[in-house]
Amino acid sequence: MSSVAKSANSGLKDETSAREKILDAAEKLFAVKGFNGATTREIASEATVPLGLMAYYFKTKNDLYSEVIKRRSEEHAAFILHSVNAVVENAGDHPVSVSALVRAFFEPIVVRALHSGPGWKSYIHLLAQAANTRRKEPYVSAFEQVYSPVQDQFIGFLKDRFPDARDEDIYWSFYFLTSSIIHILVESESVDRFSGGKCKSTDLKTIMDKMGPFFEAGISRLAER
Amino acid sequence: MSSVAKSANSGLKDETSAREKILDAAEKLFAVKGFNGATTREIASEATVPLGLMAYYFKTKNDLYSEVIKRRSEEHAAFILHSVNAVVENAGDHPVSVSALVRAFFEPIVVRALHSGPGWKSYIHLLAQAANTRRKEPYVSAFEQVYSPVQDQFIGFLKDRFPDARDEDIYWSFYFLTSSIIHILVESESVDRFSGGKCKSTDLKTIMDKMGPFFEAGISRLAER
DNA sequence: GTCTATAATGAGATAGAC
DNA sequence: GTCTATCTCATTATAGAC
Repeated sequence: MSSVAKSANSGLKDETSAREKILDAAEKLFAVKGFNGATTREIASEATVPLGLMAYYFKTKNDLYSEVIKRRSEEHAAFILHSVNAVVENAGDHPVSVSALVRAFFEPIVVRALHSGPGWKSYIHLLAQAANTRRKEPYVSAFEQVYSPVQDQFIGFLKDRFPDARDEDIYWSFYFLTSSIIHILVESESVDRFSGGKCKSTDLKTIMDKMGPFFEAGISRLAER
Repeated sequence: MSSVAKSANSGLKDETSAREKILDAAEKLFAVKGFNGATTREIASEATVPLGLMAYYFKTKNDLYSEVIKRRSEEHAAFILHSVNAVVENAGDHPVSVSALVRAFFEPIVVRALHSGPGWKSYIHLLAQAANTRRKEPYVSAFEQVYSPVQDQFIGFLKDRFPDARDEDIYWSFYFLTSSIIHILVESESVDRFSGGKCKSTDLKTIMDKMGPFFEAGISRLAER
């Protein structure tokens, strides 16, 4: 046994700490029902911990929400930065592929959604919820802080790629890209309906493949006029 | 006094009927706070009617929500159909402009948001909320019924325009377009931030101008390979 | 650290006078 | 049709035993 164990419990097989269980349950229920729709009782029940523990670990519901966000957002933002930077570095002196850039921006969260358990899927929903909330709810600003540098860097690369484009056209293009991504991440199933089942909103791998060329074309159109 | 008055009150200057006042207030508060976040008490207060009237006109909160949706969705859907059809008819034998088609799809609600009072702005938010809700909440299906024919017709025109494209590529393209529109309509202010104020999420007129060419290019790229 | 019991509040919905 | 008063229940948060 490790001599640096943080608590008597650490490292045990199935015994996730109560705190983590609450975070997992909250993540899931906030994602499905929204901040107001999910109740602390439900969360405690889903986590199979007594209600009283909620206040012990997280003073209020708002605090709990913030902790849920923090758990994922830093990792996600860092990976986008890494992924996008890799594309630019690989390009060397050649013009960077916009399609690859778009993909690098989208891929980190897709990979997690597909391969890292259900938690990341839930987090994606929280991200989309916050993005579609105009009013400053308690939580929205928590996201902004983390993702702003990522957005700014991506925009910088677009400007480098299209040095003759007007800044505004770069901004609008990026706006169209991110707004599309946001909605796609919630897997609203609209595409399942109007495609008669031929396209599935859960098929993020295909979406990634189509998205690169699609938005490359759009950005190029606005930037190269 | 008119002999065909429906009630003693009808036609008076400032006296909007209590029912309408409730609908207006509900539309506004549901938009800002979501279905769960807005309370019937707040709504009654905003409408300056006593709480008891809520149940008199709308049995339950769910019913109230449905009525709020119905009030706008039919008009909106009908106008999109009309607008898109006009583009196709004007094209005659020439290939229809995809840019114009995209614009015709987006324009009806933008026009209303800009020129028809705050109610339509609120409705837009409800639309976006529902679009970003995966779980079948009480209300989501109310939208689907109304907008499905509109989507199907638009997709039909895209297929006519790109007869050699694979159906899937048309569906993905339309998915990218609608997902972007949805998020843009909520005016999340993200673009205001990352553009340093040069682009405004409320500038729907410019967005419309940029969106046509942008998505025309994207759709063409996927459809013409 | 964990859990039970409960306080304090706010919610949707209703009853019934006017 | 309009309004007041209230029922009933679910909610967040807390107090305090173990």
